[in-house]
Amino acid sequence: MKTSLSSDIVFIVGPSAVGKSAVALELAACLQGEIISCDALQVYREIRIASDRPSAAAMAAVRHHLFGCVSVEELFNAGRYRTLACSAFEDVLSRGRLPVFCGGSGMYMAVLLDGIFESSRQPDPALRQALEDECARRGCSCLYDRLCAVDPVSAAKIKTNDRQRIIRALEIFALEGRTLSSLQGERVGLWGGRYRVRLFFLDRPREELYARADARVEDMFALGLVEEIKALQELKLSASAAKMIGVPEITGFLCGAYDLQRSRDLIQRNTRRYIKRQLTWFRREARLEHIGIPCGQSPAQTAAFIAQRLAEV
RNA sequence: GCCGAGAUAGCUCAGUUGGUAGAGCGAAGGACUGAAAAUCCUUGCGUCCCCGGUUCAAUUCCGGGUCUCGGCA
Repeated sequence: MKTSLSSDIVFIVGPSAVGKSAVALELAACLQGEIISCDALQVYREIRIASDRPSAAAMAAVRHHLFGCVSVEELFNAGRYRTLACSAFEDVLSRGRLPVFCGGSGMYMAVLLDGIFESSRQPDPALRQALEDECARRGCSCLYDRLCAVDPVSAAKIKTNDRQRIIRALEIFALEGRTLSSLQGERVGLWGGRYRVRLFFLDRPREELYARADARVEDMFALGLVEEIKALQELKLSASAAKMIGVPEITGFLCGAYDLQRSRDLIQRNTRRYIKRQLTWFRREARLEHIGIPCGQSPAQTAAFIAQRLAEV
C-alpha cells in the first residue's frame, strides 16, 4: 500500500518484551521504511539470542541498520551510537525511505532527539582507569568532593555515591577543561529541527509485560542462551557488554556459583527490574504518543493503527 | 493417638525482661544526556493465628482451640 508520509522519522519505543520489533517490521514493510536500532545491546554482533535480535527472515524482508554492527570487545556508548544512527537515518532518507527507529534504550532516543555535546578530544582510557582506581581506593565521596569544587552545578544533580556519574563528570572536566554542566547546555538534536519526528510508545499492562518477558527468557534458554554466553568467555568483553542482562547471570552458573534454574530466575528478575526502569524513563517523556496494545492484537494491527495516525496528522 | 517445635510485612525470619514491631530478599516509586540491559536514590501499621484469663496495658505471661512441621506409635 502506498501512504503519503507526514513524517520524516518515526520512533517505535517502549519497554522490553512489549513487541516493538514485530510492530516496527510491519510498519516499515507497509510504509517503505527501514529499521534502525535504538537499542544499546542489539548493536553487538556476538549477542544474538540475549539481545533478542530480529530474525534472519525479518532482516531479509526489511532492511535493518546497526544490528550487530560492533563487537562485544569494542567500547560502545551513546556518543558512538549517535554518530552511527545519524548517518544511518540520513542514508535511509537519501534513498527516499522512511527511517523507523526501534528499541528500548531511552537514553539513546534522548541523545538523538536532544543531542549530546560534541567532544573535540578522544576519550582517554587511562584517565578513566585512574579515576576508577582512585574511587576504589579512596572512596566515592572523595571524588564527589572534588567534583563539588570543580563543577558544583553537576554535583548538585548527582548523588554522592553515584560512582559512574561522578567519574564521568570529572573525566569530562579533565579532558575538556570545561565542566560537564556547561557543555550539556550546548546540545542540539533532531527534535524541533528540520525533520518531522513522531514518537510512538508501545505499552501493555505491567503484568502482561512481565509474563511476556518471563516467557521470552525461557525461549532464550531453549534457543541456546547458555552456549552463546559461554562463547563470550573467549573474548575480552568491553565494560558495556559485560554488564548486559544474561552475561553475569550465566557466567555465575558456568563458574558453578549456582544452578541453571537460579541463573534463569535471576535473568527474569533483572529483566523485570529493567522494564520498570524503562517505564520510569518513558513516563516523564511528554513527547511520546502512547499506543496501548490490547491483549491479543497482532503486530500488523498495531502497525496499521500507527500508520493511520501518521497519515491523519 | 502421643511428645516436641512453630504460627509476626508478598517470602525467609528476628524481636519485644509486658508499653501495638524490624532485617534480608522480593516489590513499588523516582533520578538519569558519551558504561544506560548501566549507575544511583526513596519507600515496611502488619487483625504480631483465633478465643478467653491476668494486668492500667498483652504480639509478648497463663489456659483453651485451630493449623503447620518434625519425632514416636
